[in-house]
Parts: sequence; structure tokens; C-alpha cells
Amino acid sequence: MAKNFVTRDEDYSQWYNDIVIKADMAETSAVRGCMVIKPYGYAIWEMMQAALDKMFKDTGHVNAYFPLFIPKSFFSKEANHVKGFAKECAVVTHYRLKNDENGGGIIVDPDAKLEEELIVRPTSETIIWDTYRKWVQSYRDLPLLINQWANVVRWEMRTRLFLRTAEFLWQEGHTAHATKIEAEQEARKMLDVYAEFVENFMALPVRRGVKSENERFAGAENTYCIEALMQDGKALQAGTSHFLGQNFAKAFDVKFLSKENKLEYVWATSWGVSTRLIGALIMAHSDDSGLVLPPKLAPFQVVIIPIYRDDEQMLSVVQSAKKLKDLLVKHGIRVKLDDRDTQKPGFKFAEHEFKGVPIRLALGPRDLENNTVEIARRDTLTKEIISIDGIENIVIDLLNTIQSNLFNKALKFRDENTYEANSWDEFKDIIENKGGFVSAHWDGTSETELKIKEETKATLRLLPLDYGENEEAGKCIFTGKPSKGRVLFAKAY
RNA sequence: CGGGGUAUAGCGCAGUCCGGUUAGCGCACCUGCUUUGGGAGCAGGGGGCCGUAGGUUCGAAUCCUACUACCCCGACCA
Repeated sequence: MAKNFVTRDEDYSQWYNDIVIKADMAETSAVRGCMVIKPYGYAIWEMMQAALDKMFKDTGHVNAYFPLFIPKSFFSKEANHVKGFAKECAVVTHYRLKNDENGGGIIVDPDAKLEEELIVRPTSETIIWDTYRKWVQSYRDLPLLINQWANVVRWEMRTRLFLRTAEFLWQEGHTAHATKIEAEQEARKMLDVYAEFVENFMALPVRRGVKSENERFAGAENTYCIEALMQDGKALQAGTSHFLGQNFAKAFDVKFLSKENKLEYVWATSWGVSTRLIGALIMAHSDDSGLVLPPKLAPFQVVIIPIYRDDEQMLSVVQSAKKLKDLLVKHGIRVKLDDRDTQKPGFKFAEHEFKGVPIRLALGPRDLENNTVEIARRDTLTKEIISIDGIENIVIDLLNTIQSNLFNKALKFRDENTYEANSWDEFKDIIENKGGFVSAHWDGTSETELKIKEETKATLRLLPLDYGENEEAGKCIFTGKPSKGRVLFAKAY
């Protein structure tokens, strides 16, 4: 176990904070509620961005950039949208500072008040749809398939690094379509893209579903989501994809002439994932020795640590280590050679272990003599000495093994912590004493959903995609009224 | 926004009740020697407007007042 590091059992939330800080991913900043993402944390984000961006491009999307500031009047055009975000908006009211004549330092110049206040975007639907109005005239202009990588601000009272901060980084896709069916398919398609990313790259299994009316995005007709289970038994929403209907098209008057020469409103979607995924990544796989990263997202997949006693040994060992690195890099592996002479090997072992590097190779004088290398895997914390011949294939295989091992472990955990509840007592017992996902019958009303939340703190995470279509009908565990099917509850982040 | 707490070196803390030498400890940092296959040892060294502003006093980290910031627990959220 790592030094000065709390275990998950002792204090899960302290454990999480310690990983973020001690693995050098992020820290709190001088600005309330905002974090500094440090190079190692940002490198993970860049890995995520690269993978997602490719998936977006492969599904026909292109990137663009829209303004950080949104005129207040735009914001109020879609009633539900304002209602959802009004409480957490940062507002720009002035555009100039000046020196205080009374010696009070720099003050806001009261003469520089903006005619119209600007909202710092909490999401960009409004500014984007105001722009799309100008871009769309004909069905020939559709579909518009655009994504933007950006920062957004939601003024949160209580924050946690990566999981909830006032400013965060994300991507938001905003698409416009000629038909309802096409927009609905787009929203579903992007949900699948997210699920595929989280499962394949983050090695984290997800449940796909639909949000209840209560949890739906402000301004959406329908919100699809993926939910993942963390090691403490709490669910985390890993991504959302919204079918926006014609709500924003109507609010911003975005119309097109159809093939039949009829003027129609366009159909919309939006979808996003954020740096919160880094929080999910940490909580899904890490252990009491620190961060554990899936090979596909690890900034370094392999770290090589040279071991030597004197300068002469250092020379030959480091030289061999460099050759080893070059060989692995040639095979497309991300490798760090930690040849710092200022730290001892033991220190480096501990450091890279804490930072979650999937594979460690240690190379010393004995290895040079015997043509061997010590190979250690982060996910199982096991190590062995192997022949260095064909090391590149062994590493490639092991990276794949680790990736699937992490997924399988997370899947097993998820399945073992998914329960069916058939009575209210059973439901309460599972939520209070076990945690995890609870599949239960529900009468379909917001009222019941809220009461369940009030009494147990569990929220309705999702309705399965085939909700209402399957044969199993039952009675709501809370009210006993008829249910169209089981839905998933959990305590959530 | 409610309830509770904290503020002293880069980080973590002691000292504060009961005012009195030059404000201390651990980690980290710097220098040297010995070390190096799982977080090295010894010796020496540097670093402080004790959160801010006022007050009481011969004298304040310590007592009083106000302010500010941060943390934890609740309601909201990706």
C-alpha cells in the first residue's frame, strides 16, 4: 500500500481526493470552485479527446467554435432551458476597470456597464441555434453535424475535483436535421458512441437508458444517458445525448424549405461528455496503491526504470534502456524512460505505481548479463523476470490483457452490485446497506420518483431503452400501482 | 443559502486556555559524503508580516472586535 494514503474502506472520498492530488492530476485553484488541471491530468484528457474526436469525425461530425459569452436575451428564449440553468449562471455586467480615485485600488468602472449583460455559457444551445438560423435555408443545408470542444461554467456551491467544478472542459455536439426520425437516430447513435468509448477505452461498463422527465435536460424532449457504477456503489452519469425536438428551432426561428417546398422547423440534438469522465476513470479502477489507468488512455503505457550502482553501470544500463524504449516506441507503445539520476529506483517504482502506469520494466546489470528484464503489471501488482527477446510482443499482449482485465473486473463488480427489488422494504434495505443499481418497478410518475428520492436519497438513474416494450409488468414498489417495467435506481454522484 | 470548523515555512501540524528570550516539529528543499533490484542514511544549511484591519497592554501568534478566505455536513447539479 502507498505511503500516507488512505484506503477506500477507511474513507472513500478522502481516497479519491488523495489520488487526484498525489497522482499529480489536478489541484484546487485560487479561484473558488475552479481547478487547475495539471499536466498529467490534462494528458489523460488529451487521450480521451483524441479518441472521442476520432469517433465524432468517423460519424460525420466536424468541429467549430462558438463564443464563451451569450447575450442574456438569447438565454431566455427557451423557457425550460432558462429555468434549468438560471440558478447557476455567471454574468458579465461591465467591460472596464479603473483606478479608484479614493485610493481603493482597482475597481469596476461604473460607467462601463454593458447595455445587455452577457452570460458565461453553461452550455451553448442558445448561441448555436441563434447562429444556425443563418446557416439553414433549405433541406440541402441539412443535416448540420457540429461539435465543439470548450469550457463551460456552472456556478456550483460545493465542488470536487473533476466530478463537479464551477468551470469544466467538455465537448458539446449540436446537430440539426430535416426530420424527427433522423434527429432521434442521431441522439441514439451518439449515445452508442459514448457507450463504446467508455467501455472500450475507459474499460468501464455502462447501462444505457433514458432519463425520466425529472432528470431530463432543460429544453430537451428526451435525454438518453449512460450510467456507470463506481466502487463505492454510487452511480455516475458518464454521458448524455438529447433529442431536442423542435424546441430550439422554434425558440430561435430556424426554418428550412423542404423538398416539398414547405417551410418547416428543423429537428435538433445535443450531446456531451466532460472532464468528469476523469473522475469516473479514477473511481472505477484505482486501488489502495493509487491510480490505475487502462492502457488505452494512459499517457505512458510503459515506464522503464534503469537500475545501477555506479556511473559505469549507469552508462551501460541507460544505453540499453534507451534501446528498449526505441524498440517499444517503434511498435506504437507510449513509453517513458525514467532516467532521472536524482531519484532512487524504489522511489520511482512507488511514484509510477501511484500514477497508474500499466506496465513497469526494470532493467539492471543482472538483466544485461542474463538478457532479461523485470516486468510488473499495475492492475494485479504482480511482477516477473522474463527474457528480453520478443519483449515488444509480450508488452503489446500484456497491454491488451490489462485493458480487458480492468473491464472484466469492473463488469463483475457492476453485475454483483446490481439487484432486483420487489418490495419497498427490500428496496430500502439494498439502497441503505448495499448500494449499487437497484432494478425495480415504478408507476411512471414524477411524484413517486421524488418521494423515493426523498426517503432513500436514491434517484431514478434511467429507464431501460426498451422500457414499456417488454412483457414483464408489475406493481410499483412504492405505491403498488401498475408498472410498465423495471427501471434503475441508485444513489448517484 | 443553513449548521459546524480552521487560518502559524511549499505541505501537514504543535504552541493560543494561563500574553514575556531569537516561534518550534515532521515531510519537502539546498550542500557534502556514503548509498542505489520497492519510497536511503548521516552531517550541515536555507526558508515565517503567525489570514487581514483595528483595539487592549510596558510587551500580542496568544486577549477583544470586525472582516476575509478555505474545509466539512445538508438543499442543487454533468
